[in-house]
Amino acid sequence: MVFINQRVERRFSIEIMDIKLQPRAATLVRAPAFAHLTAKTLQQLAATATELTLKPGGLVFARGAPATGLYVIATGHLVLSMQSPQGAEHVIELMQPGDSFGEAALLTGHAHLVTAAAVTACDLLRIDRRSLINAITHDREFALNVIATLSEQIYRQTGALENLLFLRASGRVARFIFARLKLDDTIAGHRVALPVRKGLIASHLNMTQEHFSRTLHELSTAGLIRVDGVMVDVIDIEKLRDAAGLLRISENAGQAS
Amino acid sequence: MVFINQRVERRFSIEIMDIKLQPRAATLVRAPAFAHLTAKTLQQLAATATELTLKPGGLVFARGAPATGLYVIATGHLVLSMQSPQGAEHVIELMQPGDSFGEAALLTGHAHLVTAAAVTACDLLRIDRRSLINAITHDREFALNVIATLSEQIYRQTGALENLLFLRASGRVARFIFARLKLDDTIAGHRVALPVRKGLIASHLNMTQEHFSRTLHELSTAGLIRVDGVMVDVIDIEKLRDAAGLLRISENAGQAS
DNA sequence: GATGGCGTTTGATAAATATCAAACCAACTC
DNA sequence: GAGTTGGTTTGATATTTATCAAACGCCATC
Repeated sequence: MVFINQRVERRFSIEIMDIKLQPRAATLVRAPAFAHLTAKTLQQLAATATELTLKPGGLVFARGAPATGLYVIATGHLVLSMQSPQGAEHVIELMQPGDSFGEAALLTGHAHLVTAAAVTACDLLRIDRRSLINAITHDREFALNVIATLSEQIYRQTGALENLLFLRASGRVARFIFARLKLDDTIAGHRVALPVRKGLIASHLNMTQEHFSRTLHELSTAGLIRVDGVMVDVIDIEKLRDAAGLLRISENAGQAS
Repeated sequence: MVFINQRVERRFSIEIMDIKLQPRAATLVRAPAFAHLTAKTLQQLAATATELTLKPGGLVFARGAPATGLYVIATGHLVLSMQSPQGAEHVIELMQPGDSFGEAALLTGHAHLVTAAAVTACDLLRIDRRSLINAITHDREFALNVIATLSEQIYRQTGALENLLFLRASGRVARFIFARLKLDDTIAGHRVALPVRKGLIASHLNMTQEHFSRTLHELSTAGLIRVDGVMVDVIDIEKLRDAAGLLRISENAGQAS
């Protein structure tokens, strides 16, 4: 946890300069949907945006709630999750600063399918429907931008499906670590910090917390990684890539217990 | 198979009148993305569209191919699928007349993630990138329309995730049948025709053909449905809804074998 | 009417994953 | 420092699903 906070702190401070200039706009440009906007559109959107601060566990919206806005994360971690009637909770997405969410429900006018909740303390920006539609209809470039972002989201979502469909637990875990590797190059070497508590990650990877724990252990004894609390060191990146690719690590490595 | 063909035939003949007037435009309006367009935009798009005829098994595009167009199905069934390096094939989506596909890759400029192949003989309409972008930039209404359609797709895709995450095999099968029920009300009562061969459906529901077969049998002996070849009669729609909801039918019904 | 191919079903078995229960551990509180 | 709490690990076991192999059935073709 200590490490995570350090990392967030550092990132944040880097951008302090921008934030000083135009705090909200600076948050917006970090989101792909708003990345390449003209200064004018950006300022307009930033002006109509409202700020939102959440405590850990705080709710942005719950499943079934009518969609009223689009959210961009300034700081903190959130999860989008669904829960079954039995109460089982599944994390659909882990979200970081710069990520945006709520677009799909907002633009279709449907109720939210997922629940958005803060894991850590969060600062969000909220853009309401009218401002968004207004920007879309008045800025041709922005419209294309939104279309690109939505398409990108579909594309990524389809890619994510691949994980669930083709990979078994060890592969999903390997791929998760691998994906983090690229993001986390701020930390020297091949060291990755798990962004939230393991139970949530397990849920995101569609397995139980126990199974996640065992799989992590399995990857350790196979020599691919070393785990120490929330820190994961990648020992053999090639093997990890293979495992993430599609190789069954059980074929060439000792099993747990 | 006989029944499916009859059904397609019938649908088709109903629309013969429109098709006589503006064959391509008539195909387009059946796709949600183009549903509420002005006649002008519609005609322009239809004019630039090219027609495509496929034999069963024919390929529209393969995974990895650069995206060059958006496709709308006039007649026939297609599947979007992915295959793992091991050769295992997973059906991502079963597609019918009126469905469109290829948007996401086209609009992001990425290579296709999925392979699109005809299951039956198919007629498609293809709209190239330039025409599409052109229509988007020149018709504000159309841009909003595309945004809505993409959002809708994200929304549906998220909903589909729910199936994979929360439901076990019997639930997924039940839900599949249930979903078909609404579409197939052309056939009297609660009778549903499986749209393609069972192996493909099994793959779409992320299970083996064998398991699908057993699950169908299980639902039969539990009195929820009756299966006869490609026809499925829903006997107890309430129980089916429960099973599709989240109930484990193994709790209150005899097991197979 | 036999032959062959494809899709489907059935059976036996193995593998992957979940569940339940308990121990563990580190951080925090009193 | 003892106790508590929430998250994690470990172990034993059950359930779900896949795999492999064979039989089956339906059509189409010869």
